Amino acid sequence: MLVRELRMGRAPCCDKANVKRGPWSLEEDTALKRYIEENGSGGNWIALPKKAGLRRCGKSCRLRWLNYLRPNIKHGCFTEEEDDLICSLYKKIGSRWSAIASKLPGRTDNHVKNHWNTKLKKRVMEEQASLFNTSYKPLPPPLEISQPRLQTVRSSTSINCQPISTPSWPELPSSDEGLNASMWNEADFGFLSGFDFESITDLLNSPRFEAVITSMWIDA
DNA sequence: AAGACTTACAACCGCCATCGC
DNA sequence: AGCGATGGCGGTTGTAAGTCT
Repeated sequence: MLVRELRMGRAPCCDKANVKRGPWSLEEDTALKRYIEENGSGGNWIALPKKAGLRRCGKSCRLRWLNYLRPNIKHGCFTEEEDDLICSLYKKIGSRWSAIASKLPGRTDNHVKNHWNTKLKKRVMEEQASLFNTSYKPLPPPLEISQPRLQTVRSSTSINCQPISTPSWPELPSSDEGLNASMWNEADFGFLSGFDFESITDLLNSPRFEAVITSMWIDA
C-alpha cells in the first residue's frame, strides 16, 4: 500500500465518483436508521451502505449514525454546566474531543468540537483580550501597600473558567515611548518577549497565546 | 430590497492505531 | 513480522441561515 500511496496518493476509502455527498436527506436517514436498528452496523461500516441501499461512503454513514441518528443524542443548546465542563476538560486534556464528549451524556465529539470552535473559544479569547486591553495602561504611581495585579474579570456568561493565578503586573513606563519586553516578569509573561504594544492585538489571536491562557485556567 | 458579512454546524478529509490474515 | 482493511479521531471546509449595512 505504501508504494501505491507514494505513487498515486492515499487510496480513497470508497469510490468517490459513485457516492453521494453533502447533506443527508430524510429518506437516507430513514434507510440508515432502519437498517442499523434491524441489523446493527455489523462491525463493517465500509460494507454497510451497499447493504442498506445507500449510495454513501461508509465513513459518512458511521458519522451520520454516531452524531445524529443514534438514540439519546441531544441536539439542543449546551447548558452552562456543559460549557463549564468543556472548559475544564479542555484545560486538562486539550482537544481530545471524544474524551471530553464522553463526559457529556448525549453529546458527540463533533458537537463539542463545533461548540468550542464557534462559541467557547472565541468567548474565552475575547474575555482574555479585554482583560489585557483594560489592564494594559500606564500604572498610577507605585502603591506602597501592594503591587497592582492582573485581576480576574468574568462576566456572568456561561463560561466560569478562571485564570489559575493573578500574575504580578510589571511596572510600566509613564511615557508613551513604547513597551519593552524586558519590563515583563519572565515567569509570568515571558512569552511576550519581542512584542511591542502594536503587536499585542496580533498576539492575542495567536495559537501560542491561547495555549498560555488555557494553561492558566483552574478547575471550575 | 439586496448584497456583504458573520455565525453555527453538518460533513468531509486524511492521519494514525488496531486488528485480522 | 508485515501488510492491507477498517475504525476512530481531530482538523478543516462548505454552506445555510441570520444579521448588518
